[in-house]
Amino acid sequence: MYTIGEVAQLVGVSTHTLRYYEKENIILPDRNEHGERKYTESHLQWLKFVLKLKETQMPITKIKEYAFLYTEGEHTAINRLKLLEDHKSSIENQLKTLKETNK
Amino acid sequence: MYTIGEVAQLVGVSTHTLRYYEKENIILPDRNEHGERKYTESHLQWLKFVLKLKETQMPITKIKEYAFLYTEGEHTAINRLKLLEDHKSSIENQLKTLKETNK
DNA sequence: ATAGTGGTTAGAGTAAACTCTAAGTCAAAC
DNA sequence: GTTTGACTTAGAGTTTACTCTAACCACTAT
Repeated sequence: MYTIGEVAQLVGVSTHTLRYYEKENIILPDRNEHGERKYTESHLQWLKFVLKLKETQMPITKIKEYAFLYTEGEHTAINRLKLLEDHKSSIENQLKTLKETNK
Repeated sequence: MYTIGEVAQLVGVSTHTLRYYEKENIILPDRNEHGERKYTESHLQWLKFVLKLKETQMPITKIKEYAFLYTEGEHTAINRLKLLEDHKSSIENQLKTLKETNK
């Protein structure tokens, strides 16, 4: 179990951002008896995944969609895959456009 | 020779945007005796190129750099190519990250 | 007892890239 | 003779994804 400060340090984001992600329903940690956020190992993995998606310039709205589907369970796996595939296509198209422009 | 309104229609941007691009030194049209903007065929080609770069999510600052180099002449060709290549790499890296994440 | 970390709400600030409005002028076209 | 489209400066508004400050409370450790 990690506190908000620990998670912030571990992954290199601010506590502000973590609270913001919670507000945006992207990462919803547990709370302890004092109402303090507690992040499990799985929250941490999920956060790292989210940050990877961010690195690929996936907009937060898309990430939120993905997060929502994820909370919905296994039966959304196909939809989630589609989201990733669509994003991949959009990046590939950018590359294609650039290569054409570059001629 | 095209007026600002004609260019806007032809390429699908607003006159606001064209004036903004001018302010940002991205596209500098000629002026007629009345001080009105006049875009030549080459301005139009250049604008289309800029919009292609935009499609690939190249930030305006990079596009401005490219535009500046372009006005500098042929001897900047290598620099310009590098700018495009760097951008290409960054897109390719996004794709790579996504593919790794997607595992 | 005070520093440090955690919590809250509410709201201001930032950067990018526009996007638009205001308020006024001027010339061409119908 | 008025509508249309051009011009100007100056500044406000929009979206995204944070980023930070204020102001105040609670708990733990030194």
